[in-house]
Amino acid sequence: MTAEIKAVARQHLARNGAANLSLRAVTRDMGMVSSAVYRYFRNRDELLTALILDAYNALGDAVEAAEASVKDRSRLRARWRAGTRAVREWALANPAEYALIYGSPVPGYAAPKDTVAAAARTPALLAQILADGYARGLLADPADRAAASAPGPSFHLGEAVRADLARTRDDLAPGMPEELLLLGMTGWIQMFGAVSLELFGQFNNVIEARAEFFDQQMDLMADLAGMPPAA
Amino acid sequence: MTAEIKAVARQHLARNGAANLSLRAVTRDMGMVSSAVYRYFRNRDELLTALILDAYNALGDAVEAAEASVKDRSRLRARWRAGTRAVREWALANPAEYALIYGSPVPGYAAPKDTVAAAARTPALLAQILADGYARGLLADPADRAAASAPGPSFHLGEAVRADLARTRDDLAPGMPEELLLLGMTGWIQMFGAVSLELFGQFNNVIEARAEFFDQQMDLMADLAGMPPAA
DNA sequence: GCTGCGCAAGAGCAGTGCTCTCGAATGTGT
DNA sequence: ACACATTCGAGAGCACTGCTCTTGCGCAGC
Repeated sequence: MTAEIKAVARQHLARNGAANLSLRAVTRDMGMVSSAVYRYFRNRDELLTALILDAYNALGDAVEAAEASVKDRSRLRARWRAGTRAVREWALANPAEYALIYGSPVPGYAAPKDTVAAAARTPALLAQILADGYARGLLADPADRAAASAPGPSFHLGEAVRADLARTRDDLAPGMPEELLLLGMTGWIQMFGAVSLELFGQFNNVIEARAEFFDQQMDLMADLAGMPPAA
Repeated sequence: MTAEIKAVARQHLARNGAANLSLRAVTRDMGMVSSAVYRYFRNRDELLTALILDAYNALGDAVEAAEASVKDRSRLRARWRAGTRAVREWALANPAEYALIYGSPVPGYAAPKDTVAAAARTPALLAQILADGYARGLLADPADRAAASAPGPSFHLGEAVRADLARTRDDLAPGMPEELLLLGMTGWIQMFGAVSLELFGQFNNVIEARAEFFDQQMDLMADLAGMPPAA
């Protein structure tokens, strides 16, 4: 029952956006009366929270499946590209749900615990690619690269940021250098920035070759992390 | 009169968010009756559009002022940092207005012409910093850097993206190499990605030293564009 | 003094989230 | 088999929303 409500709500979401999601309209579509929905969801926010959780998990599923489809696990760049592309493609296919999770939150809304775990799936996977590459010896420690003045950025990390990175590293991918995790976060930010700006209309009249542009940006992030060129 | 309505609406916006902005509540605060507001705005969307336009211009003003405060125009990195910091600080000071312009748009809403011009102010300024640096001989053509295998990314630009970049370059900063503009856009995306993720709660429990982290990311973008280190 | 006009007030319509009560169905224990 | 409890949807109703339409007040120009 709750599943059917959510399914109809998702259709309305895609058509009218989160702001205009009406419980009455949803129940009307199901041949029910509006008050019946309160048996299953305490209020509208609770329905939205359920949809948010589902959206995070749908995105996580799509990204993990795409990344896992790269059989040769040593092809880091292919894994990176598959994962990041999957994010963009899922977002384009489900713009309302993407907006729900990465758009402006309602003020006063606090995400429940289980949503943060679901939300972490996508960035965790990206970090995992880099951590795995490092463990396999395919990626150098960026700090060493900088010391050898090889191509790459220099790092002036403050202590507070280094502590944040260390804590996240221990959660996500123990053993990974902090600087490498930082470059992963840079790629994560770039990816969501690019998808959000595209989806929210900021690329209009500027970038038209959007898929190509996105791939180029993600390649640049792979360069930055020191991934070897694609075979 | 329209100015007073917008001012009260901005307060409500900050308190309740765009989704819950109520014309009746605004007019009630002004001691008016709800129907009176329709003399000044055709409907709620038109009020929101006016607020959006104001927000873009307020952000543009803040960023331009901050960047212009760097007197020595040859200090590219200082200009870059001042401009990008101003974006983040304006966003933190005006989260609801930031969400209004860079958050999820209402489906079916098409931005009027004058808003796109206002929206372009901030990215145009960032591009201007790079274009000016190139004109002053402080920034190399990234394609030349790559050819000389100096630190920096490699470029595999497709024709369609190159055409987009060329068109934007001619609009914004004639004479600038396309690859340099591309790096500027990378920084632009990174900046709005970082601000949006922070403001929309995705950094919770991950990055706590947010100002420092943001500066570090923006420095990394400056490195990428080949800006000389700060004095 | 009369006439327009700008402006706000008020009533009213259709829609919303949400609460409460009531009645019908569906088990469950004896 | 009967009485009970629980579950669930229906319906009415409250306070709120955006928006329209009509009415009437007050101030300018002729």
